[in-house]
Amino acid sequence: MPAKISTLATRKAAARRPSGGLSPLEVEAIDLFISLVRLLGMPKSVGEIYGLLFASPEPLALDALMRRLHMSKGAASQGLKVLRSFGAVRAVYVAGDRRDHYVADFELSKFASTFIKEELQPHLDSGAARLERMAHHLAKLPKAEREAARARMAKLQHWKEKGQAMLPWLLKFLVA
Amino acid sequence: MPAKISTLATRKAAARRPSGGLSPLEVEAIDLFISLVRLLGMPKSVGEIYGLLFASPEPLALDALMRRLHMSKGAASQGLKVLRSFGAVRAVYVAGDRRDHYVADFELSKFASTFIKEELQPHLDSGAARLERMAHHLAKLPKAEREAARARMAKLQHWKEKGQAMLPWLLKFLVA
DNA sequence: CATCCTGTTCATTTTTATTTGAACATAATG
DNA sequence: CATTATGTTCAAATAAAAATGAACAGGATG
Repeated sequence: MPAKISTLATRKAAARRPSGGLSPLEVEAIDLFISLVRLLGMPKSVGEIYGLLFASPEPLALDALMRRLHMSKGAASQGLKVLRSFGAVRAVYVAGDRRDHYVADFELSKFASTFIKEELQPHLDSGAARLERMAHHLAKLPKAEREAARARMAKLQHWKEKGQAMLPWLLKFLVA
Repeated sequence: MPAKISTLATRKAAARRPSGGLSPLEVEAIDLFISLVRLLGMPKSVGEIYGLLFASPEPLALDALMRRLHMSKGAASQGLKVLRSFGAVRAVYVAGDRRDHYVADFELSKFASTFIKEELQPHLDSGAARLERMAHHLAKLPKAEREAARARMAKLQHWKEKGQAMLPWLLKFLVA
């Protein structure tokens, strides 16, 4: 087995947490990203993993995440899967080590655009489909109620258009 | 007890759902708002209530919501509380009826600004506080790691500023 | 003022989301 | 090619969120 290649600094840093403890800086970063992913409706473990990778100067493998975050192998594997799928994290090659090592990708743009495309857009699309069905039901309504209902539907239509107009703009803002 | 005052149309509409069933239009509206509130991390019941009120031509009281949505009194009460707190719903007076009757407020602006102020802003604030703590920890880091850590922190700082810059704009966009 | 009507609160139950851990697949190693 | 290391998947366990319903508070009503 070839010797592990590492800098003096990273060896020292690793040696400082022999039993996988977290530095105060790492704890803060993890907390920060936990609240961010919760805001986006993702499991806490995803935030923990990204937070630790974000704070870590060296790439980390799955077993390091497990050990340092007290997390099962399954959770770490699934969390990494999500983060990969969003482009928030990527694997880097580490010479002489079979394991996959991950680093946090600092460019939020990919993350934001994937999130919008996969999470927000589908909602808007299904909303649009629903509006069409509603227009259809509307026609069959007794005319006493039809007018009031039509006014409400127009409101919904307006909101939908506003949402659709905002997404691309929001995306550009985040990416910039 | 004074006679209930109602229009011919609303009496007819009410008569059409004697056992509290929902029209197809109402079902679509409810589904739409369920997915919206879920997106914002709120319980489904909140979406059900708003959806039904949105679709309903007449104001509805708590017991009507319970009956038509098959929802417990507690859930209806709490859902209305949330909706009131966001300004998404308001009570209207109905002559000769002791119960509180609610209508959906169609102006999303209040809702959006309350949501941003109560849900998003606190996250940004706690994030800012965390950044300060992190800067403090940074100073105590051995200098071998300090530079890499500082670069990461600068990235976070940048994101925070971007987020803070976006909120007011987003708000204006939604309100317009 | 006793009773009824309406709505709120909160301990308990139910439902849903997340995590665990063991079984499995795959690939590297000797 | 047997063994070991690594990572994934998924059924079961656990934790978290939401709904229920009974107890309660307050106000109207007769």
